[in-house]
Parts: sequence; structure tokens; C-alpha cells
Amino acid sequence: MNLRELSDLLGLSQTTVSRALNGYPEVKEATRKRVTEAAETHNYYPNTRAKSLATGRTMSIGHVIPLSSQHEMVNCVFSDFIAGAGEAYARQGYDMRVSVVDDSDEAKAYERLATTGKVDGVIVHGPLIDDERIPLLDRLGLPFVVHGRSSNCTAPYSWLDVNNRSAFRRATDFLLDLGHVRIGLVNGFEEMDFAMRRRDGYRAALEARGIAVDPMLTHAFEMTEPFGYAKTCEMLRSDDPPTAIIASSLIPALGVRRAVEERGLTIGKDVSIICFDDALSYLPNGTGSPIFTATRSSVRDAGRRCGEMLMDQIEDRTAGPVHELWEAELVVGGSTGPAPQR
Amino acid sequence: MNLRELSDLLGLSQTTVSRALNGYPEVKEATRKRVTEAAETHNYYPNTRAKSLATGRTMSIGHVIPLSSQHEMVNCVFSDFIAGAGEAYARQGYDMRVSVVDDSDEAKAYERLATTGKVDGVIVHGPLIDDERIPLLDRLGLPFVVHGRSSNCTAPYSWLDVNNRSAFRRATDFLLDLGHVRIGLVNGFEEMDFAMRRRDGYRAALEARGIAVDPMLTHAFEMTEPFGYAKTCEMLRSDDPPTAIIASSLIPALGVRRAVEERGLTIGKDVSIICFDDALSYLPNGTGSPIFTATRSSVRDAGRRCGEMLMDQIEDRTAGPVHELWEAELVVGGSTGPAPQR
DNA sequence: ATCATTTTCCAAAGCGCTTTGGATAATCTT
DNA sequence: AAGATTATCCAAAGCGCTTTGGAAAATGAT
Repeated sequence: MNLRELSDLLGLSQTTVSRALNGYPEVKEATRKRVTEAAETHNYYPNTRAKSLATGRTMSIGHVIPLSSQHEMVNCVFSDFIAGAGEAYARQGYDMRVSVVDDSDEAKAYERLATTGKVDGVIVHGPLIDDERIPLLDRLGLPFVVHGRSSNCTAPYSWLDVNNRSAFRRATDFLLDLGHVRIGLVNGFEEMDFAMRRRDGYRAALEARGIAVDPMLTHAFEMTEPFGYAKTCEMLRSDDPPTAIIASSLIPALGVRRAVEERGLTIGKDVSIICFDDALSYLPNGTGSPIFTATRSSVRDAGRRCGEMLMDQIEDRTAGPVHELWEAELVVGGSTGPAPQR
Repeated sequence: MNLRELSDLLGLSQTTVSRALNGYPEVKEATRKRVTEAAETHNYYPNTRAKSLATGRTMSIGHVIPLSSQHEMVNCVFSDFIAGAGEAYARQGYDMRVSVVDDSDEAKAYERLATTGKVDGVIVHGPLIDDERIPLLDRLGLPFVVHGRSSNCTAPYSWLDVNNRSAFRRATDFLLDLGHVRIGLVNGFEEMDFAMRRRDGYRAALEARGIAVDPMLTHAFEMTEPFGYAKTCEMLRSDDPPTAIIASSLIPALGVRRAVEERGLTIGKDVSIICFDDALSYLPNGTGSPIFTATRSSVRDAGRRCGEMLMDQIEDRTAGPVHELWEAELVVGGSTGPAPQR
């Protein structure tokens, strides 16, 4: 059942039927009612492809995910983000178009999305410190919202980020207050803006107390469980091991925990752990009281909000860039305690 | 730059340019070369919306994910699946359209996808035992592939599944061979087909040795870490606690581990653990030797293959349904050992 | 050289919708 | 009651592509 058939059936023109269905004012209420009822009973839904072509809008938002051998974009954190974003999209009749691309031609993928008109806008995931995607999208004129920020980027753009620096500064201060001095950092790749900022917060807290950053205690890599495990093993084996470790995500924190326990040490006593908790729905940091002391900010909420911001921008393209900086909350769980006496 | 502009520029008709670009035979090689080169230099890419309308194909595959308060579809396993599927799509020029819907109108969402022509086919995730989506999609005539199976479903359909029954039978046998008798099961929701089959494999192994299934030892719920933790605590507190626990995923297994260790028991000695390992990229079961003894099957590979099967089906709609049953591999890690002596 | 084929290209008709620019009918002024 | 407004509807022109049904040009057969 298409528009022509429906309008023939009703003895009306396609124009009128289309207008009735789309809520235009130049159609009598009685007619509108007749049309909507007929559409209902005959199960008419406008063809998306035709509608897209006519309106120039696709009602879909692109998410480009690079598939690289060395860095996994698609992970638990990502899936919670898209769950949130997807929820926001659904509420406004959008949906999400995910294209997986080889990371060598990620730029081309964005270009293609823009020139072929597949999407009305995109979300930029995992921005690097000086991310080239931002000027590119700016140039392409495709609306976008960055989840995170990109330092050194001069072009104006909309973003939503958690205050990673203050979160890690706060976590580090918390440990310092407990008397810890040897504090390890298990971070994500530091080309990524969020990881760089987290390291910076960590560094600032230490330096404020006159403690130098020990390169032996700071590690940056893909945030997997085995990475947390391996680096913790390495640090604990050293002559001057850390008494506390900060992990950039719950997942490597699980590895940290495994390494600590395997060594027969007790968490929160021999070694304290703080992690950044994205409040993943499938991997919650405990249900009642938190397992790990953590700085927490829901990535799902972030997804939801990024989606909203982007749709707003698409709907009103004249509006300027919007920024939101969220503070992470510090939740104290059982994984931290006073530094052990020497 | 659109087709008309490009053809005007070349002094050719749109027909010829279109044909040259799409590899049709009725165009001289020299002309084709001239056209492709012009397209290249002028950065011409056909408008997807127009192309879709003209061809009736969208080159995109739908994934419907119900958003429910009590059951999370979007999880780590899901994200690895779509990474695999997305990779397959990318290779053949498809991409993925994800729509998040309230679970109360999931059926309507599929109907809408079909009638509005948003996608060329869909992947059905997490089939229930008698899943109504299968007859629905069959009726709608929308190509689809089910990741998993749906028992009791009479309509023919394509699916790819791991042999959940044999995997859990094997895991249970492995523990029985080690002398375990009290074996706990931390399963997913048993309305879901895979969970039902897993339970069945577990039951069959026990019954083959004349051991009755103890309801105190079998639990089914959302497969989160806290669920694994809570149920393990509960079981370990009982008068006749299990000496081994089988978990339906690595994630609840982490909770199982936490509960066991928190009680001061040793994994692989006091309590053995086997889990189903989906070989998640972000949460691998160890790098070299596995952490948990596990039955393993890569959900990412499954995603890739489901995607391929679906695209094949879309390309040749006359082909009958295809089935693939994958056997999970048993990998022995450090989490299992002989049953402790009484 | 003539006719039949094949090769190469084109004009025009969709695909199913939205939207512009009227026309007609109904209502309001005076 | 005639002219001015307004409410209601319509025909037709896109949106940018593919594809059908020829036409013209080139090639082959006789």
C-alpha cells in the first residue's frame, strides 16, 4: 500500500493525503481524520526511501567504528553508549546506522557518509588528542557531536565529556589522603584525549604533594582485563611496589584484582584499587555498595545526552556548538583502605 | 556533484554514466574509463537515498534491540556480535541499522522495518523457546537469520547456533569425571532458547550418572556479575554446598569467582568453575592459558557468519533456509580441579 | 554494396514521496 | 449581492538514481 493507492482509495489527491498525515494545517479536520483512519486500517506507512529522497533527511545517525587490529572500538563501554543513544534516537523517530570500517580509511568513511547522504549527523567516538575527524566533519558540513573532547582542536564543535582530569585528580587525592605514596596507574592509550586528561589529573595530584610521577608505575594500553593483570603483576614484583592502583575502567580493574589476589594480597588492605566506573549495565560495580571505590559517570547517560544534542543540532542547524562537562561522582567501596605501614 | 551534473560535464547521458559506473556491459571500455576517471576527480558518489529508491535495495541490515527494564539486550556479548557482523557487512558494502525499541512493541518494529523498506533483512537476536518473531518475519517476507534457534518453531528459517546442549553436557561431564557431584548452574533466563538447551545438557550429564538435579543448585537470571556473585554466596552458605559451578558466561563467572574468593576458598581446589566463554575481545578469558576452564565459541565469529548468511539470502532469495551448528571447544584452565575429599 | 547484427548510446519513464503554485469552494465584508 | 478573504484541495514538478525500449553507429555477412 503506497500513497497513490491510498489517495485513490480515498478519492483525494496525494498532496492532501500526505499533508493530512504529516500534520499540515491546510487540511480540514474531518478530512484528516478520514485519512488517518484509512491509513490505520489499510496499514499504510510511508516508504522510508522515498521519503528520504524527497525530504533530504534520513532520520538516522551515523556511528563509524574503526576496526583495527590493535585497538578495539567495539567494547562493553561502546555498547552501553549506543544503548543510551539508541534510546534517545527512538524517542524522536531516528535510528542508528553503524558502519564498521578499516581504520586506515576512517576519514573516507565520514566523507562518504556525508556525500552519499546516508545520515543526518554523526557521533564521534573516542577522540584523540588532536583529532583530524573534527576539522574534517566541520569542512563536510555534517552535523556531529563528539563524545569526549579533542585538545588542541581549534575548530568549534559540540561535545560532551566527563571531567576526566578532576575525576583522576580526586581519585589520586583520595589515595594520598589515605597515606598512599606509591600509586600505580593503569590507563588507556594516551593518544586518546580522555586518557591523557586522566593521566594529567593523576600527575597534578601527585605533584601537588611533591611526589614525582614514577614511569614504572604508569602504564597505558588497551583497557582489557589481561592488561590490568599483566601490569599489576609486573608492578607488584618490583622492588618498590605500589600500595594502590588506579585503573581507567572496571575491566582492567578486574585484572588488577586478579593479580593482587593471586599474589595472596588483600584488596583494600595490602593494595587499594580505584577505578573509573562507566556504570555499565552488564558489569555493574556491585549492586548495593560498590565493589571498587570508583569515580563514576554513566556512559549510557552520556550516550543518551549526546544523541539528544546531535538531534537538536540537526533540527536547528543555525545553533552554535554546545558543550557539557560532567563531573564524575566518587563512590567509596571496599577496595580502598589506609596505606599499609612499612 | 550528482549524476546529471557529471553526465553534462562528460557530454554523455545519465544512462551511460550510470551504466559505466555500475559495470554494465553495454558501454565501451574507453567510455567507461573516461567516466570512472571523471567520477574520481570530481568526487562523485551516487546519492544513497536516490539509489535506494530506484533499486528498492537499501544495502543495510536491521538489528532490533528491545529496551526493557528487566532484560538487557545490549551487552558485551551483543557488542562483539555486531563487531563481527559489521565487519562482514562492510566487506560487501552493507551497513547496519540498529533500532532500539521498547520491548512491548518489538513485533511492531519488525513490521515497520519491513513495510517502510528501511532494511533488506534482519538478524534476530536472543531467540526465545517459541519465538513469535520467526513466524512474523516469515509472514512479512523479510529475509532474516536467527542467531540461535527457537525450539518448537515450525516455520523453516535460517539459523546459526552453537551446540549449547553438548557444550554444557561436556562441561558437566568434565566436572563429574573430576569427582564433583554437587555442581551448581548459574544460567541465563531459561525462556531463552540457548539457556534452556544449556540446562538440558547439564541435566542430561547428571542424569546419565544417576544424579538428580537439585533445584537449590540451579539458578537462572540475567547474566551479570552481581547475579553470579549473589547466587554463589547463597549456594556456598548452604548445608550441602556445591564443589563446582558452571556459569553461562564469563561475566557471571567473575561474580562466582568473587564470591568464592571472598569466602576464603580457593578456585580450582575448593570450588571449581567452568564457564561458557564467548571469546569476547575486551574481556578475554586470559591471553595465553585460560583463566577459567571453559567451553568456548567466538560470538564475534558467529556475528560475522550470520551476517554472511543473511547477505547471501538477500542476494538470492530463492535459496532455502540454511543452518549451522557450531561445536564449542573445551579449554582447560586453572579454575578446575579434582573434587575436594569430604 | 546491401542487408543483418551487434555495439554503443540516449530519451523518458519510473521508484514513492514532498512541496510549490495555483484553482475552487466556502466564508466574510460592506 | 458583489468583491475580498480564507479554507480546502489538486496537478505537476521535483528529489537523484536505475532501467526499459529504442535509435544511431559500427561491424559483419553475403
